[in-house]
Amino acid sequence: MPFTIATWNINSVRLREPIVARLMSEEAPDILCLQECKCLTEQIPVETFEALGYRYRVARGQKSYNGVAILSKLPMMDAGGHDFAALGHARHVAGRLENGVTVHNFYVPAGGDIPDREENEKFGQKLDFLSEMRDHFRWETPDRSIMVGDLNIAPREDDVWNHKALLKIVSHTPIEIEHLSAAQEAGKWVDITRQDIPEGNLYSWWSYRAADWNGADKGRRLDHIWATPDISSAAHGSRILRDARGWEQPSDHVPVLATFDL
DNA sequence: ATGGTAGGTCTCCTA
Repeated sequence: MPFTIATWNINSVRLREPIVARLMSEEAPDILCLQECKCLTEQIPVETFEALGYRYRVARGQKSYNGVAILSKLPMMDAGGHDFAALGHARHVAGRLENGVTVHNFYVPAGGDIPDREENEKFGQKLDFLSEMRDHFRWETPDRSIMVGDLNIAPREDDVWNHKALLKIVSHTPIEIEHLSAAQEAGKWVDITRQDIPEGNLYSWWSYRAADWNGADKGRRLDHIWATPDISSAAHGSRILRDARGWEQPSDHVPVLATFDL
């Protein structure tokens, strides 16, 4: 049975309840993974989402910061959440579908502005978080699994608007990309978005600070959908909803979608 | 090289 999964850093699920509902109405992904909900679990406006058919959810919330949720039209069980790097942050939650597929939803730390763990504690925490992701997937090789989220790293040269200009900018430094690759290789994860769209520049985030995000187009692909090899060949039809960056009171991230025939 | 915007909260932190 084919199903579509979407991931979206929503930057306050309460403020952006109307555009979450818009995505649910217009695109109707079977599963919607949100990051940066920025509220306690019980403050997520679930009534609106339930009325649109999203009756199942697993979430890890936190006051003001972080927070991840998986909203699903398909029955889904809570498959846990892990505090990677022991930060005490709500940055991971997992759900299991009736077809045995496990869905991981991650919000990797942004890492601050200075790409040096001596000068900037947050950068070290980001690298440590990625190392623990690697260890987690090395310890138990995942199968029939999909991993999505705001990974806060644009790994490829064509995942940023200017590769050379961003080499020392957090989100595109070689050491971050090495750490992300190690986590990807440990789980044998396939980058589904790039499997479907192998060529050309792709972005899922444009800064709020740009005067003209669309015209300048200084984007980065920070949001990802990965899958294990046993189901990666079932994936097709990946899309990045660039238009959502222009919706009313937008997030700085846009939804990334993929369909799986399983 | 710099500063630009946004959200949550309670005076500034994080992105």
